[in-house]
Amino acid sequence: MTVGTKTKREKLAEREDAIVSAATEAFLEKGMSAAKMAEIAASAGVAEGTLYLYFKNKEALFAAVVARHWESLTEGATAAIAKADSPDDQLEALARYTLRRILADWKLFELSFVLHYPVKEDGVGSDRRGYVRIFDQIVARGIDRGTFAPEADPRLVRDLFFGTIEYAVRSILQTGKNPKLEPVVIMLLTAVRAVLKPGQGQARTPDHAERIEAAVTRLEKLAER
Amino acid sequence: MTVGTKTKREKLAEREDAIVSAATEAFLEKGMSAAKMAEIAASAGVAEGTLYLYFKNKEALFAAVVARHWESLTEGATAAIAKADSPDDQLEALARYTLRRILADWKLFELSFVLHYPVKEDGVGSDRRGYVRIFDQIVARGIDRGTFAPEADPRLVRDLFFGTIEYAVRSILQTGKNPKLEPVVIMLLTAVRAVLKPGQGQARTPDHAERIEAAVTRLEKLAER
DNA sequence: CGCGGCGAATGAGCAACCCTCATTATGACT
DNA sequence: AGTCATAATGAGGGTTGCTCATTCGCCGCG
Repeated sequence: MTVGTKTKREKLAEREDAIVSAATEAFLEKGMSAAKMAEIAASAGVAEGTLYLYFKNKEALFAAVVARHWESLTEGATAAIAKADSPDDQLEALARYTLRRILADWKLFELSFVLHYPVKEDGVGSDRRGYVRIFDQIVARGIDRGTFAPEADPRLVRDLFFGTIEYAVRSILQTGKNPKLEPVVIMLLTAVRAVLKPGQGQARTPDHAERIEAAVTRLEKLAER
Repeated sequence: MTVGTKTKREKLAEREDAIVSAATEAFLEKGMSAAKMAEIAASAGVAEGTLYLYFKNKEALFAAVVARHWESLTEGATAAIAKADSPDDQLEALARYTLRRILADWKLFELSFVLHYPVKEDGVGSDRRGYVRIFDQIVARGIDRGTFAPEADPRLVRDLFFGTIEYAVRSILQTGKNPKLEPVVIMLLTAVRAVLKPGQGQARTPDHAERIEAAVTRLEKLAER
């Protein structure tokens, strides 16, 4: 095999890539159910049956499209936070990047929920794994450094972080206005810091009312049984 | 028309209800694409063609299922916050209710995103409208009363609120553990308050009396039963 | 009581589409 | 050139959403 010639492996990979690309386009334009396998095949320059050599069925092809998107997202985010140094700055960079990126590729992002059927560990949702890990690492580092409170549960804060971003993007797209990301970033960071740094800045001296309420809540639970 | 006899209108409404109920069951069990119109028809006790007299197509039927779910959610939330008095407590009640309810009906909730295709004002997403309005009203009242800072943008905080809840539920379901809602509520309220009461530190003193009174009132109500 | 009229309901049939599989093409290695 | 394993093909099968000509059920009127 000479240089310039494609090996068998490369050819197969190339083909798979062409299929996924064609599928991405089709799914973006028409959505999961309206996109036709015949069209995708034609657009990728292969026969319909060939699709099924690379992907078990339409759903698997769809999953591949979504997976590729998440990989790209994870890659970009890793690069985006590399410039920042402190966990605080990294969090901000991640917020900004995620917001911008999800806004840009919203349709693709939304598609990734269509599959979402079985809430399984290794299901489609596992595509996010890599992305979410970035956040977890930042928080872990912050706790190590003493920037964040060690009693903070990273998984909870993670939900705050990504949930807010997704919903904010949805809102932005619905109002249709020119997107204003900065207010979202500011609010998000305010919220995240309030949770990650309790007792700081907000100087939360033990709050009498909170403690009494908590006591009452305990009583209420007791009474319910 | 006598009592006990069904009028024509009532019969039609009843039939529509039966169809939607059958459809809900089918969609829950099998998902949007795997659920078959023939099954739904049989389960509802009508012919297949009849479905199309009530709903234009499968998607419209699906949308009706989702809409009904959101109506029920909105109803329940309205009742849940009615007991609370201060905006702070209402927010807490809404958080707790939403969390519990979405957790309970997660499949149905998730289904409501399958449709989500066109990000339109009047699309399927408009089902949430009523629900979201509840939140907005609470915040508006809080701003009126001076409990919340007037410069807060309710729409942003809304995304924080519901986004966090949805993602938290997703996490809870993925870990599969016994659901611990309380930590989520606490974090959520911490975050929301940090945003709604900027720079307020612990100067929440004026609130203490009110909150203690409310807590005691709850106990009193409890004791009455 | 019979009858005509009208909206509601039916279900066989059509068209669309995913997927299979028997057949053919490809190209690496003797 | 011949052989063989692997990749690719696309016509056909089976399923399913949806339509439409037909039938049903109810009501008022003569």
